[in-house]
Formats: sequence, C-alpha cells, structure tokens
Amino acid sequence: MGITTKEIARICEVSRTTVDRALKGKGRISPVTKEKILSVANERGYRPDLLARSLITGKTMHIGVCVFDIRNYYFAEMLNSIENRAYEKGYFVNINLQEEDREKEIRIIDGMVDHRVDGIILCPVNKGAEFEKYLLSIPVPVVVIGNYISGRIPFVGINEKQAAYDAVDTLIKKSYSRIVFVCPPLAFGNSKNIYSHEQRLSGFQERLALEKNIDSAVIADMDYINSLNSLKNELSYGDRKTALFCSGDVYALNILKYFHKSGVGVPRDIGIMGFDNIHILEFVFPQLSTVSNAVEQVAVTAVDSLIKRMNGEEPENKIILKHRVLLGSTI
Amino acid sequence: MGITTKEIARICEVSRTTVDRALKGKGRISPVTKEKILSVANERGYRPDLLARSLITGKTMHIGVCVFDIRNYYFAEMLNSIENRAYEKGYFVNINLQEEDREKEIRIIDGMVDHRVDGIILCPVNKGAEFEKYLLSIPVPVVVIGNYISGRIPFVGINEKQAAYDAVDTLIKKSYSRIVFVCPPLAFGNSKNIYSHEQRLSGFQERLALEKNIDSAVIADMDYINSLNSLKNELSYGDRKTALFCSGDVYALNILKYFHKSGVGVPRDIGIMGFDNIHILEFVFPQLSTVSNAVEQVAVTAVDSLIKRMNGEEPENKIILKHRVLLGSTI
DNA sequence: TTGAAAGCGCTAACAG
DNA sequence: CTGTTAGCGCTTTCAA
Repeated sequence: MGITTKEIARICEVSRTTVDRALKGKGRISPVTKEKILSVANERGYRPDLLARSLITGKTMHIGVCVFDIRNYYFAEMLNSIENRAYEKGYFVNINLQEEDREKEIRIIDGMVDHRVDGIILCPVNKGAEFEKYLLSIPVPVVVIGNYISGRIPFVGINEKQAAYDAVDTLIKKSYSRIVFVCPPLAFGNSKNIYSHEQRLSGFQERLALEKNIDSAVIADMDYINSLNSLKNELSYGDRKTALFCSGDVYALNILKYFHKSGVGVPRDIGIMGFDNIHILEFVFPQLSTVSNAVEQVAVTAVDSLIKRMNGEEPENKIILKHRVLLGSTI
Repeated sequence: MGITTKEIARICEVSRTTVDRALKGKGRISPVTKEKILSVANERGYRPDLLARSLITGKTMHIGVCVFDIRNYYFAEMLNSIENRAYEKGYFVNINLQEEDREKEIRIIDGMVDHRVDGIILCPVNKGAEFEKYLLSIPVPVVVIGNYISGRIPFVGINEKQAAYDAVDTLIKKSYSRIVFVCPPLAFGNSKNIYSHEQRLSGFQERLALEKNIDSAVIADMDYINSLNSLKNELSYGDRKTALFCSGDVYALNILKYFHKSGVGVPRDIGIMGFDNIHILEFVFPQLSTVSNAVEQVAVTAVDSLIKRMNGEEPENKIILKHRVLLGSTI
C-alpha cells in the first residue's frame, strides 16, 4: 500500500520506535525529530496498517452483526442504530445476513470470529442447547437481540409475552369479542428460532384465558399467500366483533392490502393490530395500531452492553426494555 | 484466542510448514502425519487467524460500503443486495453510514482503507475535483453508485436524466398540462453531491422544453415540512390538470400523506409521480406511479465490477442499467 | 516428504 | 530522549 513506519525510520535516520512515538504523540521525543518525522509521514501519506496493529493488540475495533436480512424494515432500523452507536464509540461494523439459514448463520459467526471481530451482535435463527453451547464456546462476547436463546446468553429485548398480553388487553377493552392471532408457521419452531412469535402467542393466550366470552383462534401460516383467503372467513362472524392480532407489522400490512383490494373495511368490518411499529407505518393508511418494540433502544443498548463485555465488565445478562401499545385507527 | 499452528506443530512434533500443508491439504505430505495434525487441530478447535493471513496475502476479503443511512429504504435494499452478492463471492461487508456529513465520509473511507478492505462501494455525499483526486489517490478500487463523481471514477447506475425525461413524457401523454418538479434543496448542490436530483431536474426541463403549452414549476425544498403547505396552491390551478413529479418516492409518500389528511384526492385533484420504486410502495394506496431505478441490479453489478477491479481487470468505467417508468394509480 | 528462515507492519518491554 | 530486541500468527521461498 503506502509507506510504512520502517521506511519513514530509514528516511529520517531514526529507529522505528522513535517514528512510532512521533506518530502517537506520546513518550519523550525531541521536537525537532518529531517535526521531521511528522512532515515526512504527512508528505508521503503515511497511514497505519490497522491489520498489523490488531494482530498485536488483539483488538480489531470491529463489531460483527448477523441478522436475518435487511429488506425487513425492522432489521434495517436496528442495523442503522447499531451502526450509529458503534461509530460513536469508535467501532466499525461488519454486517452479515443469514437469511434464516441455520448453517449459514454458523458459517457467518465462525467467519466473523476468524476475522477477529471484538464482539458479536446476533439475531439468531438457531436455537437450543447445542447452539447455546456453541455460542458459549466462542472466544468473543456475544449479545443476542430479537430471539432469546437462554439465560446464559446475554440478551437485550422487550418482554414479548407481556407486550402481546397488553395488546390483547387493549383489543378486549375495545370490546372485540373474537380475537385471532396471526403469525408465521409455528411448526418451524422445531428447526428455527421463532421465540418472539411463540412468546407473543403465549401472551395472547394468557390474556384470553382470563375471559369467558371471547372467541379466539390462531392462524399460523402467514408465510403463505393463500392463507390470506382464509381471513375472509373471519368476516362471517357477523355477530362477533373480530380483530386480527398480527405478530409482525408486515403481516398486518399484507392483510390490510388484501382487505383494501377486496373492499373490506378496517376497522369497520374487522380490526387489525400489528407488532413492531416499523417506520413505514407512517405512510400507510389507515394508521395501523401496533406495539412498539423499541428497536432503536434495543440496538443501542445491545451495542453498549457488548462494549462493556469487550472491556471485561459483566453487565446484566438479560436487559428488558419497555414496549408500548400504540393506538392507530385500525381497531 | 484458540490454538495456533505453532502449538499444533509443537504437539505433533513437526514444523509449522508441515502443519500448514496438512491444514491446506496441498503439497506432499504423508497421510499419517497429516491425519495426526488434522485430528489435533480438530480436537483443539483450531481456527486460522485471518488477520495474520491478510497481513501477508494483502487481502482481507472485505468490501467496504459507505452510504447515507439505511433508514432510507433505498439504501436498505441496496445494502441487502450488496451483502448477498458479496457473500456469494466469498467476501465480507463492512458497512458505514456517513449521514450526509462530508467530513465523516472521508473519515470513514480512510478508516476502511486503514483496515485494508479490498475494495469500496460508495454512494458519495462529497463531489468535485478535490474529492475526485482523493478517490483516485486511494490504494484500493472504488466503485460509486447513486451519485456520479466523474468519468474517472467507476460508476454504476441508471441514466437519471433520461429516466426523468421519460417520466415527464408519461405525464404529458396522460394530458397533464402543468407539471411541478419536487425535490430537495438544490442550493445544497454547492456543498453536497445531489447529482441524481440535478440530473432528474435536467431531464424534466429538457422534456418540457419540447412543449409550448405546458406550465411547469420547481419546488426545491422538500426537506422542510412547511413546504407541504405550498403544495395546496397547486390545486388552485383549476383549469390546468396538474401533476407533481417527485424526485424520490419518500417525498411523494409524504405528499400523499399530507393530501390524504387534507382530503385532497389523488389523482382526482392532482397527479403524483415518484422516483425510486422502493419496496414499501407495495403497502401504500393509492399505488404510486414511479420510476424503477433498478437498485438491486445496480448493487449486484457494483459488487461484480468491484471484484473485477480487485482482480486487476478493468471493466467499463461507467455502467448504465435500464430504468423503467411504472404506472400506478396516482396519475 | 519435511524443515529452516525470513518477513508482513506494527507494538511493547527494556535498556541505554 | 532514542534504540534494540522480540514477537503477534501466518505464508512463502528455498533447501534438505
């Protein structure tokens, strides 16, 4: 690449150590030599090789991030906040997308470790004891967001279950008497980490268990377009005021779109509630009722917690931030 | 971190070179020693230190990316495609956000170079001869997307001017007789690279120059909310069928939102056309008419072109991909 | 089939 | 105030 300290040393007829001192501005050094060294360095466009430095210091000042994908607005927002915070703290960010591929996730993590990132932020698709063991074996700190792994793996997030509970509570207070939980296929729970959705379902069920006179159902295949058709059945519950509680705003948006096309009125014919509060809701009408998952705050907190760990501190292993039910005009 | 080749060598009582040969699987080596080395490596969880390797090979297998921010859906989509393609080709991606801060952009680029990324993809906020010189001085290949710099800096994008020209042409064919170009403050053109918007304006003007009987205007301060109010004036051109041509979908969406609140009908009272074809349009009604800027294809092409350059090839310096005017229901 | 030696560019401990 | 030495973990001749 450019000029090295060795060459500067040769040109200035001093040792590399002296060059280093001039460059770093610390340690005793005569103003004259310092001046000379700096001017040569500057003139020749000296730039430190951070790779070489890292090899010695053991620090690369890189944070590795691995999430599902960033077409998903939730992750885009998350990543934006992670990058901002990391930059503020002097760290670079390596971004990798696993696309819900369990093996790819492992390859990516291994790759980041091999590249000697100082720490890792992960929204995992893997789960279970074996993966926990794997994460514990990794020689750099890891912080998990989004999908919980276990009490032994540092986590930052919201209380998904309570959030769903609160959302359902809101629907009940709005006098809905039939509430349908809409989420991705739960069958994948065996192979993929869909902790968040499972928890939300659980909060949904828990709140409904307190009611005698409220109908409920679960539609757990929102990954398939034809399931949209089944939603129409919900409308035939004419006597019951029905709401769809979607475990993710994108599901809710797809449903809104479908209803819009089909001439179904929201909330006239049916209520809809989402989850995540992704930014694009700003541009969608009617304004979707949803649950804020504090994604920016989660991201920032994850970075901070990770950096603490990288510095040998031991912050709380499980950090739960506040969620909020947001009333739009779809319920 | 973990075990090193040196230690494996010691344990197996061979030289580091031999260990290397076993690990790499090339060069002549006796099956017995190879087996032994591999089993020790495996048992002790050997992982290569890619940092050390990079120091020697001069390759980090990292691509550095610097864009505005990724709250912006356009960049989120771009980055997603960049990451996918890079991963396919065996590269890692370093992502950095300059947030329209010219100096931050330079710091970021310097940082990426110091970290020895193998190449850089940039959507620049800087512009001008000095910046061009700076980019040329960088010891790794750079490919620019989004905002053109000069003929000497490799670029991948669409023909912004022609795209705007075509969009206006479409509006004219729809018999609009007043067309208003809406864009961010052009005054920033002195300090920021807003090449795309400038080009679109130019295409707008060029097409209109061919018409005698079409009114036109430019509203160039869409960064300020109160400029939304001025849009109402456009409605009073009762005799003229008016369309707003927005240099960016997000402007169009904000306007749609504003009109929606104000009870203005689109396209009944006024037509709207956007630019970019960001994915979220899928969820917005009425369906926005817009121009596809082929962002995924630009991203993929940029990665491919960059990798060619990193391999010493010299692909075309300016790659122009096809845009497309998309008819929604807002004109 | 194996090993010795040199070196990537930098840092760090210690000595002068 | 300055220099020497050693070494991070790996690759790469060259020699045995």
